Amino acid sequence: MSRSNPRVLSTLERAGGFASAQEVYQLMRREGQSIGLTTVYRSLQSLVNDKIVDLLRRDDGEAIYRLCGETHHHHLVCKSCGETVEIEGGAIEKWALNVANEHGFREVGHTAEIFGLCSKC
Amino acid sequence: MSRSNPRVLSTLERAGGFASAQEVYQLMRREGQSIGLTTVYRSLQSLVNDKIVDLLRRDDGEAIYRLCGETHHHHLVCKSCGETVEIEGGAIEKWALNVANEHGFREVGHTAEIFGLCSKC
DNA sequence: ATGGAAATGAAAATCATTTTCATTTGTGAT
DNA sequence: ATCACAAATGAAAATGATTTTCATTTCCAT
Repeated sequence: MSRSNPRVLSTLERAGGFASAQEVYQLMRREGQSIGLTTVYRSLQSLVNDKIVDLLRRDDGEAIYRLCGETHHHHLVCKSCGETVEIEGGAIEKWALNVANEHGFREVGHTAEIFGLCSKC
Repeated sequence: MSRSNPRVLSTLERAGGFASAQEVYQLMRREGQSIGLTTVYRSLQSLVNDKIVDLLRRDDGEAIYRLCGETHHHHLVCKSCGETVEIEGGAIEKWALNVANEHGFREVGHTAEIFGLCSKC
């Protein structure tokens, strides 16, 4: 078993709390840090296991990792430049819970992301 | 541009309306049909473009294709057995559009899926 | 210092998906 | 039937994310 390398978490935070493994790796490399891609993957996996970060998927299936803070939120992402806005999802939480309850589902989670072109693109 | 090979759609239907590209290909091959993997992928893509099937993702990121009805909808998926319920998402559509507009985003799309344990699991 | 466990990372392996490209098939005009 | 050309096909190679392998290095506890 391997533990998470703390620099990986720190970099994910610095990246806005939202990035793919490849992006975290590139960022660390550009900053001159010495780290291997394997370690980045292992650290992110470990953070997911420890429920410190969430794992979700881009449209193309690539895994993206985001810090899960105290408040649950969603993202509005620009398809072109990648700009990301965090948004509150109170309405969605209720919707998800209601729908799940209606169908007898327990231990409910959900994903919801909005994509579009931002005003600059 | 290539059109969808009708045997691909027929196979997806026969598979319960829910399968990955690789699975559709394997199934056709086992049935003795002569078809290439490339054609399966192209056909499924084309069906997605034509909104005849939905594209969603397994936990591991693999694309799965699902026959869909006329109306835009979302899914409530059991984490354990994979049972899927189609749900209407009127509330979500409005939420996504509103949030996007507030931030000046155009050409808006969204994803929303609910996961949980169904009553049987 | 010493031995072993944990961490690391380069390189190879995996696997879904896409691209390339040469070939085949279908179709409409002559 | 024949010719010409567009669309469809699929084998093989390319791509790209992710995982595995494995030899090496780092850390501790003794």
